[in-house]
Amino acid sequence: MGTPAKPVSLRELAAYLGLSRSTVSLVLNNSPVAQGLTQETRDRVLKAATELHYKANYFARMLNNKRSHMVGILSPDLGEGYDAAILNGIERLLLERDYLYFVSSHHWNRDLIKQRLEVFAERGAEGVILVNTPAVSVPNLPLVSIGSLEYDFPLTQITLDNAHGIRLALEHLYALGHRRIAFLKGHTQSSDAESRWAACVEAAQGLRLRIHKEDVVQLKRIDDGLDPIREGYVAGKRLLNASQKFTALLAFNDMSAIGAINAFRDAGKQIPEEISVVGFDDIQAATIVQPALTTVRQPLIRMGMLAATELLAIIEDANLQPRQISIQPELVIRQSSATCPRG
Amino acid sequence: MGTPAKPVSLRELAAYLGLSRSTVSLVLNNSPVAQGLTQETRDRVLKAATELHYKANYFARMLNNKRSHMVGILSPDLGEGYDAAILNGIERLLLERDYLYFVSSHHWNRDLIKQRLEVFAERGAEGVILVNTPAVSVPNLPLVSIGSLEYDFPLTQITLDNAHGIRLALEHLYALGHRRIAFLKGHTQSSDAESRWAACVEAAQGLRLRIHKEDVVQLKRIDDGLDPIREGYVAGKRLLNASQKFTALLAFNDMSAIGAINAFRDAGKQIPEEISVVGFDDIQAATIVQPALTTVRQPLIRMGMLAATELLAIIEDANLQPRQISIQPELVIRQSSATCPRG
DNA sequence: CAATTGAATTCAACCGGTTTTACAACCGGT
DNA sequence: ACCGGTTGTAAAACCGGTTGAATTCAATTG
Repeated sequence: MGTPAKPVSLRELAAYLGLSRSTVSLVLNNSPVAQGLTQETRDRVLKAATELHYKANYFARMLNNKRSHMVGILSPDLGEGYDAAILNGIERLLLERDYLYFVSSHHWNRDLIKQRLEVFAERGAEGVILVNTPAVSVPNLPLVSIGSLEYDFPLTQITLDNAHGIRLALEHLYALGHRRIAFLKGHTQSSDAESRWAACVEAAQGLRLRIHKEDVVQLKRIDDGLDPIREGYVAGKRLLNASQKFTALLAFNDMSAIGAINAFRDAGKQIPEEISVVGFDDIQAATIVQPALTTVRQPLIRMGMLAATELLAIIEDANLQPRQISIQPELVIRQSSATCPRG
Repeated sequence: MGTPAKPVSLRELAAYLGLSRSTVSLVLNNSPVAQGLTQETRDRVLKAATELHYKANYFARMLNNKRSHMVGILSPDLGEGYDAAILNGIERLLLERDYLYFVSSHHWNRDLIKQRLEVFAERGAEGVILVNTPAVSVPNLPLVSIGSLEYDFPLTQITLDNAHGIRLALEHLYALGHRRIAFLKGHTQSSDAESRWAACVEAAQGLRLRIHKEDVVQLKRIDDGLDPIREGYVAGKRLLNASQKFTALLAFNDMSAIGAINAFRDAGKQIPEEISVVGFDDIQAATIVQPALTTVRQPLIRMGMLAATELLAIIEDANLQPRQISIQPELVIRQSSATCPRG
């Protein structure tokens, strides 16, 4: 069963109908010109097309620069919950709107990013969503970004309001009585590192909290960044070595928070009784770790859907102005934060 | 800066060189015919091509049924660590071999699977990797599967040796003194459910262990299967209600194991002191949960790479015979399993 | 010196559609 | 009988390449 035959071409369909290729094409594309045809002819064409399972060849159609219904997605990694969740959101919307997409992860390799963008364009992508991906502009290829990176050309950006998220987290810890709070800064490559750190400084100022230099540690990329938990673990250790005075930790993200929790536990500290820990992102692992992680939730699926929506809007209306869209995170309070032991 | 211009065509390049389109095309494709051309001409063409940034139009080229260097990937979900890890492996290999890929997740929707396969084919995918995805054959589209689903047509399959994995897990528990072992069966939709369960029965027989009916619970899909941990939690609760006699649990996978651990803990049971729990898959969360999960490791990245390798081999040599490739899992012993309290 | 050969390149058809323009046939009006 | 205006369909050019057959021109040969 099943015909191994190759699909019928327009030529064959036309021959079968005893009509010219043009006539058939016009009808099938519902062209205004086809309005001048007999109703009967049109019906015959439509009927035969479905009967013979005619499908216009995608590539032939693309030659006359038609719409490809195709976008690209670039992301640093697949596999951490973060990117997967965003991808999920993007995909959900694209499916709805009948778009297909390429994905590629670049592991922070600039050349690869550039190359992929070109390949995407060459293969007919009508636009690209950059997930935490630095990039330069490409002619005739609309871009939409997710994340806090800065670009030296205008594009629509979906950014999380990091300042707001950090403020929520810090105010939460403050309300619990914590006055000496440690911080885990993101690595310099990470798009949100700078913005979140700035927010920390500002929010601390607002609360009249002093940030002690020995309470701040920057994450260090370990073997290609494949193990962010371990990065957090190492940073947690360093923190304990440098200072024992803090009663709470605001980590750069959930992964590093989890690592730090492990480090603290290994050092005999009780979480949250002795040290409260707050993460950022709310990835799935945040609910799995013990104690479950208090964290700032990024609505990743929504952000993905929003990015896709924006990209399609730009694709459909080329002279739409780029805009900045800020997403408000929310604080999810779980078990890793508690009142200050010295409170 | 940056030319907003559209790319140069072969026609333009030929005109610039004062040569015919054919000559230029022959040279650029390194056709054997081009060997008959002057070295000088060939050099001129090559030089001009790079200078003018000439790139053959992808769609035009595809029209003459050339290779698309494109494959599709179908997977139930993105976002659980499982699929992401496989995707990672696939991507790693495809990048190496200079292939691009479409992804689509189908959430077990049969119609969507069929539709996506057709769309992939239509868009020039040279093959598709099915990750735990049931499917019917599509004319002229090589398929390779990962997982234990059965297909009613021949195709190359990468399957985990579930029997071996289950045996390892069960023997481990047996060696720890456990004689009354509970089981979490996967839902019927899941490709590995049947095969793993059969392996459980067989392995138990081999060890002369009796499986008590009340010690077996089947996972139930909850709200579209988006929360497999919760599914495990519910199943764990049901298990405790039905039976209190088991001292160990062999779960269908890590997610359900984590859920069950939570259920047991909520019921006041100590893990692993009172109940040992063993999972299956070794996803990232297995290292995060407390206690860290003893589990059967699927070498997911390797399986992804292997599937891609096989698919490309078939693509490159159409009359390669489909084959069955069985991957051996290994047991990863962590903290969730311990000697039997009644031992 | 015409004919043969061979090297270097070009012609022209084709891939499978889309779209602009052309063309018969028919109509009524004068 | 002649003209202008539909109406229904087809021819032809085009999108941007690829490729087998054909051409040109010069050097070699009978």
